[in-house]
Amino acid sequence: MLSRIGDKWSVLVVSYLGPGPMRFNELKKGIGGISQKMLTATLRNLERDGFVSRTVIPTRPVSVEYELTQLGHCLLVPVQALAQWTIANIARIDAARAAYDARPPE
Amino acid sequence: MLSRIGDKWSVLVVSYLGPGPMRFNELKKGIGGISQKMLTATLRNLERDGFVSRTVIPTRPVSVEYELTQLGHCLLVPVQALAQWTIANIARIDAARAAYDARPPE
DNA sequence: ATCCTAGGTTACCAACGGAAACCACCGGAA
DNA sequence: TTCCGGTGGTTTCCGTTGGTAACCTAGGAT
Repeated sequence: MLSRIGDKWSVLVVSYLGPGPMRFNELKKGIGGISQKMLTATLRNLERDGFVSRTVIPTRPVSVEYELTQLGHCLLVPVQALAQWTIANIARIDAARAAYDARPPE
Repeated sequence: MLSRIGDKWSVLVVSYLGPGPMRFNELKKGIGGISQKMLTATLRNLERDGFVSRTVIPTRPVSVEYELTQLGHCLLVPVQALAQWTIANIARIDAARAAYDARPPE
């Protein structure tokens, strides 16, 4: 169960959808490191678990909008806490990592 | 960067180490679904990133104790928030999943 | 007719993770 | 002595996952 929530792409997608609905290619461009395949798979799973809703909009080239559901917004709270913690502590992690890598290889 | 924190085993290990130090096999038994290989790898990475400390205790069969560092305890806060959210909302996720799976295959 | 864009799906392949075997150390039992 | 058990790992093999890139569908513009 934690495996779905602990999935790195899911966390990122939920974070990106926090401010408001986004289209498929917006997400893809915004997240940056994700492959199209994984983005579709991640969105399918998030939809299945009730975190996001998928809406097909009949524009000229059909566009698809993804949006957090109520449950998704609710999940966003702890997820953003984690994301903000990470941002606030990257420097400390990098420092620890550098110290670890630089220590004598016993 | 989120990839290390978003890793499901890391989240679990940090949660288990929350209350206090644990030995290798205690962790393995407690977590339950983890392979020995992944537990060692996860602990190495957590140690490298400064979240846990590794202490070899010279008992009769040498035992190894893992403990959260100050940074690890700090990370524990948002991680536990996420874990508790999950526990509190498993039912809703399961319901959404059942509804998704049961819906007409269009 | 052909191309382009949006959103996917598929084929192929490299890398990751799990299971289980093996290893090193040490003390005690046979 | 030799064997066994219990620590904390490492290695080998193999199945699954994820990335890359090509292809697909449908509508509009050129």
